[in-house]
Amino acid sequence: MRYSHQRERIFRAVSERCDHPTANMVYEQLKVEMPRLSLGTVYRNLNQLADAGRLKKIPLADGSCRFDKTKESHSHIVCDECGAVSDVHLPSFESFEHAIESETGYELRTYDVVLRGVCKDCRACAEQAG
Amino acid sequence: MRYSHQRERIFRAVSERCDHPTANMVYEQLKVEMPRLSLGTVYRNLNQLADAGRLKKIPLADGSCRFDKTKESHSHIVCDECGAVSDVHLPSFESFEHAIESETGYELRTYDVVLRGVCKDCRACAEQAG
DNA sequence: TTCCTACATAGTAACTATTACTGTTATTTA
DNA sequence: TAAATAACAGTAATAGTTACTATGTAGGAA
Repeated sequence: MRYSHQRERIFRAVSERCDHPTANMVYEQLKVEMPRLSLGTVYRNLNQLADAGRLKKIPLADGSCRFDKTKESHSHIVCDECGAVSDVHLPSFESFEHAIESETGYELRTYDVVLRGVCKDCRACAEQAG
Repeated sequence: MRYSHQRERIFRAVSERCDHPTANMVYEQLKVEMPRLSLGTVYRNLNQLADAGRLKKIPLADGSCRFDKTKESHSHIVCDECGAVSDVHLPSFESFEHAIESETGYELRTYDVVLRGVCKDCRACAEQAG
């Protein structure tokens, strides 16, 4: 994986924000300073960075993907109202990994947990409205 | 929700098979006997049935969706090689629901857990090959 | 039983998120 | 510095799904 200015900026953009951006959000942010940047480049690099383990890819129920800086392992919770994505720490599955493997016959590689709910802001809105 | 022949057949098709079919798999199965069935009808009905709680919708990491009969609550494991989807029983999150809510400020509604690994068949293939 | 109306359908077009293709540009290494 | 090759921008294509429109059907009221 060879160096490129675009890749580095894309990596930094995701690392520096906390809202788990989509490819398009990264694109919108960067194209202000890099008008020739293309959306395909953003997708390609996000996936390469995820494959290389430098970023984490979070596929959501609606078919879109979010990207996150990799720090210690954690899961995500999505607001059903506004779509915000926040971090959440869950106990790991490691302790029942073996049980899962013998139940299913699968060799377990990884898992995605996406919780869904309503965030504080949206609950506040709902209360005011109703 | 009014009765329709199509809806009933779509429901039965999912209920009677164990491979967590996609909308398209249901469509392919039924159009043999119902040549005028349209894919849009399958999608619409699967989503309505899921909304009504008669089926469960399982959104996968690749952006596609699988549908499953609803029985007792369970999660799913997907084979990274062949895409097969199997059932798996996990301890529920109920016990830490409160902790999650206070950590995140979200009101928890539901969660999707999708495990990923390699199924027995694909591991057998890999062993033979390599 | 017949008529009415709302919901359902088939067929098609559109949409969203993403990936692939093509010719050009830039990084690396020799 | 020059050749090889990975990455780029721009565009076209794809997959999965949803929306639209005209026609058909379920199911209750007359």
